[in-house]
Amino acid sequence: MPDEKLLFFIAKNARLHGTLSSSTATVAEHLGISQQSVSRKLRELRDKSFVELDSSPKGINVRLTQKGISVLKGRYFEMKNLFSSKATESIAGKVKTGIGEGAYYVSRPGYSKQFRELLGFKPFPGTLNLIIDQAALQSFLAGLEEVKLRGFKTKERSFGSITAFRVGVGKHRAAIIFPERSSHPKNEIEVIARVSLRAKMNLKESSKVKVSRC
Amino acid sequence: MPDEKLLFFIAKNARLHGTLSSSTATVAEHLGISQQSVSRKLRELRDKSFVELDSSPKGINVRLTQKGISVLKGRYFEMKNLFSSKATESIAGKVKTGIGEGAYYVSRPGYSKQFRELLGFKPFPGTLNLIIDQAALQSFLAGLEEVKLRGFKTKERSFGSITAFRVGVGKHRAAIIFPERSSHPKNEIEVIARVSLRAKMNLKESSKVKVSRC
DNA sequence: ATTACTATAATTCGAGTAC
DNA sequence: TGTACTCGAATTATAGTAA
Repeated sequence: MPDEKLLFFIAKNARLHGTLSSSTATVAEHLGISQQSVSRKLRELRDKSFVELDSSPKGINVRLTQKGISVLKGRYFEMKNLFSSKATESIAGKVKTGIGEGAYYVSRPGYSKQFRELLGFKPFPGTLNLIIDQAALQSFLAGLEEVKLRGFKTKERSFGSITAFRVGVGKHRAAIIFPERSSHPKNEIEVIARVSLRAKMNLKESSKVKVSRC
Repeated sequence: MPDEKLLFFIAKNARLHGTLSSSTATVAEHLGISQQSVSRKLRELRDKSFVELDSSPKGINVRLTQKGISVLKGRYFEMKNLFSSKATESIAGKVKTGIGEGAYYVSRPGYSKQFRELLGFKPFPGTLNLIIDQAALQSFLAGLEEVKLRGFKTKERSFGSITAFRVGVGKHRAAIIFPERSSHPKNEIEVIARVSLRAKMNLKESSKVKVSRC
């Protein structure tokens, strides 16, 4: 089986039905292998009818064949089956009034820019803490994309990376966040949103909250 | 980067959060590589924290770590982006009354068992032919799983393989079929269902039909 | 600029086998 | 039975270049 990394690279850059016009050296740079290897691997893909390839001293033009698309699609649906087949659509949690250490954390400038870019909102400086059944949480998160926020350092201290998952709470777009070094027990999650969910949804200790895919 | 094929095999067989109890020889057989290679690759995955591995003279127990799940998820969402982000939800076609060569084809026993198993219905012995815009069809099909029906031989002749896509037409489950050697022009598709769509939906030459994801 | 050939280097694989 | 080590074989990558 020819190189699937390269096949996938072509798919991403030629947009499935288009043509990738480039050079073997450029592709090589992106993949972190040599120009010669790209040249050879492309010819292998061509020989096995996964791509159509025009190469000349001016560069290369590559497009996926139906067979090439088919191979990638097969992989995609295998993975889809793994990640989203039995993923739950929503989970229920119970509000836990915490000391709100998240407030300070979440409003650090090093994070807030990333929140805006990656989640699409500037979070309200405070977190909603929920108690959630562990197993349910696991199968809920299984179907959600991981969003990684990089850690950073200030003069005073360093902040670890954060893993986030886009969700919906009521009508609000929100995110579950897992700071790299969280002090929370495993059945407790932190939720952030553009507004104070606690205030907007009139939540109190032990209120039930539904968290859904987004 | 350690072997992703093996990582994916573990994910499929350990079900993302479970444990795969097996032997290196068994896994090797499934992947078509040697026992020694599986042993080595597993230790590589363990060394890079993609899996937890217990091995003993009794066999192996492997489970994905969070990092391992994360890697696969990353791949999945990259592919999802490729295949389903801009895939269209439905397309419109115009009925073309054909000679109905599909009727005979579709009702051959060699296919009909496969239709039942893979599509979930025994097709009505006739096809609905639609004229469809080529580009729209392409982006519609991009998001749909390919279902492959094997070809077969009878004493008289041989029948080629068929590629099918599960769709919905009106309230009916249906499928677009592409026989391996189709005589149709590229902008014409054949649709099958459990019933006669033409009769049930009262379709005539040039009637408009909406075909949607299913 | 390019692609891609040739020859060598680096890596990966697996047969034999110890435990 | 197992896993996993050693080491030669097979494969894969790339530096140097021709075209």
